[in-house]
Amino acid sequence: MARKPPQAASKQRGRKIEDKRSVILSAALGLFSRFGLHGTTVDQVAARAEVSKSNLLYHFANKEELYVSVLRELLQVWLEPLRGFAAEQDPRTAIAGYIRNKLALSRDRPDASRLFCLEMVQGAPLLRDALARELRDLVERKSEVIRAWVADGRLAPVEPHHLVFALWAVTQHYADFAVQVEALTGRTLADADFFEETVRNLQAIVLDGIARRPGGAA
Amino acid sequence: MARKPPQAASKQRGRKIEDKRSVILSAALGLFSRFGLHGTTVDQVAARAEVSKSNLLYHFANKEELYVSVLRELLQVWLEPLRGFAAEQDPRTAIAGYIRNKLALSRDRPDASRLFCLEMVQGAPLLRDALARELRDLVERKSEVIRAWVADGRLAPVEPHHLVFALWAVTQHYADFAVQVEALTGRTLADADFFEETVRNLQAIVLDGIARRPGGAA
DNA sequence: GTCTATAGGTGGATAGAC
DNA sequence: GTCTATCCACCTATAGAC
Repeated sequence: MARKPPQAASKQRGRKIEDKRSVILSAALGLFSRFGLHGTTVDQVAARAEVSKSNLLYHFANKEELYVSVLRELLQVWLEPLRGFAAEQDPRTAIAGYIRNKLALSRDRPDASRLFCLEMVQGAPLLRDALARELRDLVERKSEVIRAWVADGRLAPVEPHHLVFALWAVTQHYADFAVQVEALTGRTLADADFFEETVRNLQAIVLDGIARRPGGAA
Repeated sequence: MARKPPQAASKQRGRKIEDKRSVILSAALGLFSRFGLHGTTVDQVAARAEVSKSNLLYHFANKEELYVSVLRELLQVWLEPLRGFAAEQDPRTAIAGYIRNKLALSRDRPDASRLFCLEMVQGAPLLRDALARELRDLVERKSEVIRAWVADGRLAPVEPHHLVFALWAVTQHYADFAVQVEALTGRTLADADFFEETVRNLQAIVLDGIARRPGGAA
């Protein structure tokens, strides 16, 4: 699996091949994220990457290997923002920053978010192993950080997993359900005002909650 | 479009046909939600519904009509819980109840949530119109309710759209990303303890927020 | 209304020249 | 490494008997 074409002798040649592979990968991401694995044809990917179908199949043994290659890159992008959490930080700052970073990702790489979502909804047959290992380890380490914050009384008593899920869910929503967001608000994250409004609202909801007593602290 | 097979004269016969249609629809929902429109074959749906392929194609003119029929039913299920919101209610109770209802739906009808998600992620080519009409109207009406709560000082100043998105996102996450939730927690909403834990945590996060000052009110 | 058989089209993958 | 031509499996949809 994941066979690479035989490496050429010179570095320049290897470079060119990597360039072509990455052009194909990014064309594939765009299409897979919109139409899914089965809704996309190798022909379409080749056309978008401006290579012939048989040339594409020279660089990637078959369609599924191409798909898995795209997913592999994705997982890294996906995990990145969470790595930031550290117990020394002020939790309020850390979480506010996380929401902003993740929303920026939803704005700048919606394709990545959508493909990840598609794969997950369909049971992640090709990501199960990665989930069980890398993701699980990372989330466990960050859960410890959250538990420490709670123990210090700097955070309300919350199960770390549910907080992580909530943070993921509310931020990805703007990428994965962008069509719905736009249908209902008429705006997208590309609109700088809307982006800031979204950041503020999500930070306020998660950090301070929405319930108020009439006559209480506004 | 949406041609129904010629209605038979007797009521009993019409009843039988509706039964068969609904068996096919529910088989289709299960498969479409897992493998998508293009990842599912008519043969598979027919096998699961225990009818022959050509018989299925007697009741539904073609694969896409079947798919759209499934989606149409879905949208109603989807919209239901939101209808509950009314300005007379106590917002805290209304929102806590909404979270519980929506999570129960994620537990009991994960297929519906997943197919809706799949369709949305892929740009909802077949739901765009419905979104622009029904959903938009409903959300606008409920946004007014939320604005009234804010004006009364019973809710923190929040943009209604973002609150609605956040409520949707955090609750559906447990259906759409169930694989991930299970990989990370080892549990599912079918586990009654986990269900209650999830309800409590999400209600606490959204209603009261998670930020605390050390030494402040726990 | 339900079946069997099959037409007709699509798309993944390979062969083999250059 | 890249191309053209082609094979072959799969799948939707229809034809036509019962």
